Amino acid sequence: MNKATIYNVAYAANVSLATVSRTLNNPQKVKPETRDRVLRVIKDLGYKPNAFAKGLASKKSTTVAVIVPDMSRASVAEMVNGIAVEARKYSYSLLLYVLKDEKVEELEMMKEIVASQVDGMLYLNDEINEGQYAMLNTIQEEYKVPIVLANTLYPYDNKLVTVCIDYYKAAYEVTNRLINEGRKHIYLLTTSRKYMVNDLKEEGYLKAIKEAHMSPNVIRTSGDISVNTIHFNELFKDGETPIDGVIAVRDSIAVSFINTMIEKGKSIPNDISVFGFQNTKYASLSRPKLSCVDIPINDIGAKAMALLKHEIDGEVNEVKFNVLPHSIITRQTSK
Amino acid sequence: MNKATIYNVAYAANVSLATVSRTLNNPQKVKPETRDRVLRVIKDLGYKPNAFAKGLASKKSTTVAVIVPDMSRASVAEMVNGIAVEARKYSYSLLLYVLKDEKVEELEMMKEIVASQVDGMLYLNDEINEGQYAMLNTIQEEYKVPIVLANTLYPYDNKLVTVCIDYYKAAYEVTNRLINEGRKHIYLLTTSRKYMVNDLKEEGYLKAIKEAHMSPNVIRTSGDISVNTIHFNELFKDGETPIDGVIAVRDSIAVSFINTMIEKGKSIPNDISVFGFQNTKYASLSRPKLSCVDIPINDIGAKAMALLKHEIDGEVNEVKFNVLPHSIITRQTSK
DNA sequence: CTGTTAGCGCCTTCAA
DNA sequence: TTGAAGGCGCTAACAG
Repeated sequence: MNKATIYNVAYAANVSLATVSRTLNNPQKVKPETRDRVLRVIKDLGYKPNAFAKGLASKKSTTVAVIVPDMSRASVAEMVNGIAVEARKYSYSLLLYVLKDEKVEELEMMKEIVASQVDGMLYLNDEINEGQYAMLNTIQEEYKVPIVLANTLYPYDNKLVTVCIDYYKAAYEVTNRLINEGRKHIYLLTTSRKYMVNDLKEEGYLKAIKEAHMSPNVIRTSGDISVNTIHFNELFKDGETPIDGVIAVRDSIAVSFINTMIEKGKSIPNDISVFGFQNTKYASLSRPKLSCVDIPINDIGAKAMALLKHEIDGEVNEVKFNVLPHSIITRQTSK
Repeated sequence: MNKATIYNVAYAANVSLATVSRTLNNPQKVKPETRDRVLRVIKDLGYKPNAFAKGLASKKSTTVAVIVPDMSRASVAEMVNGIAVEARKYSYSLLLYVLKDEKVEELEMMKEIVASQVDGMLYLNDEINEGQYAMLNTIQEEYKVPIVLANTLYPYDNKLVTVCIDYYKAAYEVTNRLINEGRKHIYLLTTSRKYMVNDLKEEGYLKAIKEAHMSPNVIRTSGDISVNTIHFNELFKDGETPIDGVIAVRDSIAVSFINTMIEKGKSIPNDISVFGFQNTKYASLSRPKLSCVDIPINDIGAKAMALLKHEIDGEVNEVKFNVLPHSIITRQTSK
């Protein structure tokens, strides 16, 4: 039975409930002997403080909300892993909210989350527009609950603490890799749905292309494999379209493209050099193995959680934009 | 500000706080007129009940714990999606616990979870041994908190409600597919680490093999791509080992195997017919596309959540073992 | 160093 | 149909 309350412990240890509370929350304020005695009783009775009572009295929950668009995206899941490990360090619990298939207004949902008394929020979402950003900021100001954005960003403002990598730079670099390989017809495969991070990748790509006096080729397609496969098949139907370099905004899109082209008789990377973005398991499982930009997605999650903890503790993070280092991994789809 | 409490609402609506509480929890016990008035005030003030106070007073949290081994496994993430969508239907929140890299004893952790006052627990783990099963059962009995196992099972007892598919049967069926294709040297690629579900797959495989008077070939390898690739390379080094059929307990292992063999010059499915297990994105992204057993992983999550809700509501689920239907998907790696 | 005493915000009888 | 009152289990001053 979990019936053991602080009163039972107090009684059995022959102290007041205040002392029990202290040995748990401010041990240094309790005489070692009594502390040990109380601790023994706590163990004997298997006492665990009731989280509700504790939260109600202290106005703190040691719980943070993790808001994700869709758990089944590899990058999201991996980030959650990072968050979980870091959260454990501070004994924080995670309240998970999956936006997928959600019809409730996001603002309403955020308010609900606030009412659940979380100490802070982690917002993991590739896309964030002006309205959402403003909404999140309002929530943060109004309810005094710190919010940290992980692997997403809104480049036009910097009120919310953000952790991500420099997508613009990464795309710029990887495009230059292809240019330096001697590729002349470099394509960017991006999503038709708008994502801020993908827009940044596009800008980086365009910059490198422009600097090389080449002409840009941006293809917007679906993240759904079956859909984009059809799309690629149509676009490169004749096999005559000049194309010798590709950067995809996601590994899965890159792999899907590779499969399509190889089936059309192209050789990778001889005919076409391909780079993905993220370094997911898809990259290692493709044949040939995918070269890609490696994003420290686990670390992004951990860092975001660490910064949130910082804010919760009342220490302001002066630096709002936290950029983690990326790297480019050369495997078998590039030279 | 989220300062609006039930008192503010009561005052503004000119009723007692009891009435406010009722219009929220037992609307039918309140006269329509007052109810509407209260509701309007609630909306005006943006009042949301404090979850702690509510939980403390009612001893219910409308929160369930979701315990996962590792978020980055595609099947786990997908199941969580299913759980989340179903949970929303009942307005339940999810408290997420990731066991990965956890050094705390599991029993201690479970007790902590209980102390967090969840109404129930969802345990998603491929592996569960006798000790764990007994532990979970103890927790359930001792603390009266219902537990449901999702996509895992302990076949020697049936005290805990369980949702999964019939792995034994699925493996049996898929092995027979290969036998009917005329394959003579059929291998099972399974994990070296012990998983109950994989043991069942192995049994199903062995049964079919025995019935066909063939000799079994079970290879135990790592789930890690780089490791099992090396392993496969060694095992089939000469390319002479007779092998013309393969069943892998995970899609990723199947894809890794396919890549290795194709690089050795084998033709899939002409030389070797391959089946995976799960139907993850890996299956669609492999070349050729992987044939596999489709497991309704999303549904398993949803069903588990639904059953848990049932138990929380005090209704006993008479059927402890809930088997969801699987199917076999023929793509390009089999005939 | 320890005990006493108010609450925290809400639910739930019990009366009215 | 509504209100009054007593907790739920714990924290945090304030005394002692």
